[in-house]
Amino acid sequence: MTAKAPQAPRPVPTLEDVARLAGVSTATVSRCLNTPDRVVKSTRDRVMSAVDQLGYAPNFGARALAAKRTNTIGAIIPTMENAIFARGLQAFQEELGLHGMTLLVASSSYSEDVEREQIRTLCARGADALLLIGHHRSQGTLDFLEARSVPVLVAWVYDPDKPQPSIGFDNRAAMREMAELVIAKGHRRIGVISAPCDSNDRASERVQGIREAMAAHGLPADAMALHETPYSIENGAAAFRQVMDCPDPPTAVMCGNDVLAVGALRAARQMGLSVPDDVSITGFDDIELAQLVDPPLTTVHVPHRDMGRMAARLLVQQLNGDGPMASTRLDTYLCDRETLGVAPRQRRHIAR
Amino acid sequence: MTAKAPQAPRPVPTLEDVARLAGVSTATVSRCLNTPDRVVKSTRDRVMSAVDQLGYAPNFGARALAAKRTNTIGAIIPTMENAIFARGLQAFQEELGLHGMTLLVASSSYSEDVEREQIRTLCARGADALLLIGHHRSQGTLDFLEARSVPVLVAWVYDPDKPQPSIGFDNRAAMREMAELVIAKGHRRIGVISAPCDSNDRASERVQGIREAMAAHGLPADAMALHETPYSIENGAAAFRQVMDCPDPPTAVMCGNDVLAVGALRAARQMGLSVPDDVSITGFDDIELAQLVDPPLTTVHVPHRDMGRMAARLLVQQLNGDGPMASTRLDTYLCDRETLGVAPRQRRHIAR
DNA sequence: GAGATCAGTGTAAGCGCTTACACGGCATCG
DNA sequence: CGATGCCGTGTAAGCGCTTACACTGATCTC
Repeated sequence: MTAKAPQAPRPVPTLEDVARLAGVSTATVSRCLNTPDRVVKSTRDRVMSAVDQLGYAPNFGARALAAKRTNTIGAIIPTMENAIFARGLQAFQEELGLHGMTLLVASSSYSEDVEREQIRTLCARGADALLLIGHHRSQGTLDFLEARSVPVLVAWVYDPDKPQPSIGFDNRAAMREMAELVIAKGHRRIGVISAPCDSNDRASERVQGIREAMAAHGLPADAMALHETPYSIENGAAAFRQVMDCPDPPTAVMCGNDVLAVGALRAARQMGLSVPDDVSITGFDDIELAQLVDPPLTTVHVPHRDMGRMAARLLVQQLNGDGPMASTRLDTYLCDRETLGVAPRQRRHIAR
Repeated sequence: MTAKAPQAPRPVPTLEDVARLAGVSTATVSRCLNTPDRVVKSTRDRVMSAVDQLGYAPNFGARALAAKRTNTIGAIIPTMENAIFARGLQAFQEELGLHGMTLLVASSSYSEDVEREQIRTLCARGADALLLIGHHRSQGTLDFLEARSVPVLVAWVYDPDKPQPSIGFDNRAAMREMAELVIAKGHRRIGVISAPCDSNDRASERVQGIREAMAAHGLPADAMALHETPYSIENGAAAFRQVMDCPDPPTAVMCGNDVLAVGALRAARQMGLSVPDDVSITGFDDIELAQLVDPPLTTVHVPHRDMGRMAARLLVQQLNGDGPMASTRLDTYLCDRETLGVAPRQRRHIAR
């Protein structure tokens, strides 16, 4: 019974439709939407009710085209799969929202090429600024960014020496601290499971941190058994089996992040190894999962939420013209839970 | 030493710049980008090298404005926080990518109002179609959608009777099946921890499924202790404590999803209850976490990836003009792992 | 060999919006 | 009371792109 045109392919309403219905010019409608206080209330009310009546929503593309600003910030993270970036991004988005900005997220699958494409896409979509993870990036990409002069903030790392501002933490120092603790517990042969280090500066810095700690304690470089594998629980489990499959297996396995560590933990259980009695395992990130596994994971806590929030603030400031962004360093700390124990007697050595 | 203008605020290159540099018209450049085979190779090469040289990326807004198509599909999910929607969305995105489409994601925080806003935003950004979760939606929103005549596909539910096409599974039947199993194991007092049921048809359907199973077995309605709380591990734990805090606590607690169930599991352990010996716990979704907790969670497996993939296909077909989308039903199945056991003797009753 | 056809390219009209500028009306001021 | 300024609004010029249409030669057809 509703009065409805049978096949009305009613085109989406435009500013002009609203203007006509409200009996004003398009300029006035535009002002009602963007700077309401420059329009007298009576007019504004008329316009707004026309907007509602028509179900009008401004065309974003047209708006961006005319205004040369989108109030949109793009972020490209390596992956959405595991929760590593979720919390930080969530906080980032929340803070952006507070300032009337929108977030556009893309993921690069840890691929440099995909990332370059995503950067182009986000720029094409008019992102006013970009949040990227890590510094590793081809010269071509950097040139592109510079050519378009898009403000870029690099997150999840802190390196004040790079030309681009960054917000994050010192991956190397954080992992070194963990390695110090591992060594202090008596471990001498250390397995390391990391994401592939080339094109991932966070991964390589973390491994480097372990190397430094070992060197500082006079441990030979070959006391470290390094396996690289993409972040996933499955991969972590597989890598753990490989790391342990040798005549003289490590007594502690340090993982480049919690996802790998949880995989290692699971593999250890399946192999009948007790953690931390037979082997110690450490993670990095302190994602929610770290507390849920049994035993709870010893890991490095990263202030993801703070990082996201501050990243948003830096970017917003920059866009408001408050000068360039300054690299900012956040602190991490060790979460010494239950997967790191003192090194077991070196049974095999004794048995020989 | 690099020859670089000192303060060159070089504006971003446009189609026209490319055309000028390549010595052709803007139409030709546009064609090179969109329909390369309609341009002779020699011209095309010239244009493409101009594109590279300038670091040109087409302005998406302008393109959408002129072409009236964005090759973008919008999706609004209730939350990105927990992994419930991640896997399905990932598959959705992958499949869309195969067809040259881009995904734009927004999250509504389970709020109807926020969702309405996000719908407007995505439409404004020119989404060619929308993927929404669940059918519950205000009339105003439905009107808006109809006014703009955006194709909408509803996911995570299956209900062929609704006007809008859906792809998903029968939440009620799936949960009923689980409840049947719980009852078959001898449980008579059943706790239920669900997300708030109003404005969440998946949650309410699942609860309804339990009711049906109980009724079918002659269990009185008050044998079910229902607690509603937003999805989170913490909330699941808190709700579990409440559900169990009564003179005659349930012997099984069925949770509306795995996140709540994991929380319940943790609370149970903290309370010194053994699962499933003292109390059984079930989940829903079969997210990765379900297998990681100890003991592994008995839950309902949902084919998230299939759902995402098929959703993308349906949408792409529709956009290619292959007729309207047909509601599609996917199957779920029980994952009877280790948190569901036979009902313990009803100690309190005996003790009385 | 004249006319039809077609491939490759250019011309130009918008797409829906913002905003500089112009304009009229009204309060303010010396 | 005329000059001044401001406020609320309208006019119209683009923003960067796509695409219908027009045009030009070359190729074909009979």
